[in-house]
Amino acid sequence: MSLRFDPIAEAGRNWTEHDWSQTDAMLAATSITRAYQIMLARINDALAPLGLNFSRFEVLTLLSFTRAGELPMGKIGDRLQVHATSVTNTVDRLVEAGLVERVQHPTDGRTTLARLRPEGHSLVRKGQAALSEIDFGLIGLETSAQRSIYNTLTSFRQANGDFSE
Amino acid sequence: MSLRFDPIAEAGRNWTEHDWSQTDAMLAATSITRAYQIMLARINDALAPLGLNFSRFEVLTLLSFTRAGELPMGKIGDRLQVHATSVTNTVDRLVEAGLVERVQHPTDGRTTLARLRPEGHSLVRKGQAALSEIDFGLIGLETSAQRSIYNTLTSFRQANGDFSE
DNA sequence: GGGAAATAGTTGGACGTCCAACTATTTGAG
DNA sequence: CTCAAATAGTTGGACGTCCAACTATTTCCC
Repeated sequence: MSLRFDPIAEAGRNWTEHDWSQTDAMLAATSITRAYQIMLARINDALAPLGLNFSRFEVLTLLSFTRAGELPMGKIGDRLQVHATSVTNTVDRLVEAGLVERVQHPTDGRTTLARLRPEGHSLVRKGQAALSEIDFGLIGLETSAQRSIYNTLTSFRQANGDFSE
Repeated sequence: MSLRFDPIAEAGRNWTEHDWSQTDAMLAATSITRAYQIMLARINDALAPLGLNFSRFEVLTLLSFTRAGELPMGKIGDRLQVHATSVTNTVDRLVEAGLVERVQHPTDGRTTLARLRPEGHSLVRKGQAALSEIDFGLIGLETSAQRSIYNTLTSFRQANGDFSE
């Protein structure tokens, strides 16, 4: 299944050979893409026995960190930085699974709250344990490397307007 | 649109506060996810005027690096590390766009070759130029940081069996 | 206080990726 | 030589994400 050589390194050699520029950026972009795929697959494999995937786990976690265990749909999207439609979809699944319920906002008729149900609260702990066990899909990365990646990518995100501080 | 604080850093604070483990891995995983989304969106924006996206560009590039400008479908999947069905889908689009053609393998009746047409050959250069101009979506990352990420993620990929060398 | 503009959320459609199942061809063990 | 197993590719279905368009509600400004 896996190649006996690194196809990304091979692409780098071809890139250089053809005098194409920005080889470093190409290699970084390709590595990030592939590492992301590997990491996400491992995370989803670990969550699958719980009936969760990474998106659903993130929503549950976010809700579990709030005082009342509830948040407007829009705020969920802001925090997780995904589109409103993705939140709608994810919350649909969580509602189907009985982990979350939709509640009308007490004062603003436009707003819908997603509220954690007790089932969701207990499942989020299991998910957290499952992901800790596999190091969030990052087994093979030293803690120092994890920190280094976090720091580097945080400045990248900030430079790209992901947040202002 | 963008928050005035970093939601990932905020998640890290919550994580620590609740005594959940593997905070470093969580932060790295979340950063990789978000950085990947930003990078991919920039890449696809740059390629959209050419009628391409990153997957299609990768296939064209790979073909352009071969002697005959052709490769079996399966080899494309191996090199780009995507499933056979994704290759079928991507090549379908490239054929529709007149950039690639499907050809029977001369000796093995099972195999289909994707062959670059002249239109594809000229477009791949434009795509390469477009992506170089935006640093493969990685503007905001120094070259040294790009190299560091590449090196770190390459060892991660190897540790996860992405290739053996 | 009335109506345009902004905000919140959902729906439907497109796309890309994955999986399972399928067809067709080739390989290889006996 | 033959037939089961392996290989190559496609199809159909599920899922997640995105966008454009839409409904409903609230805000704001004159």
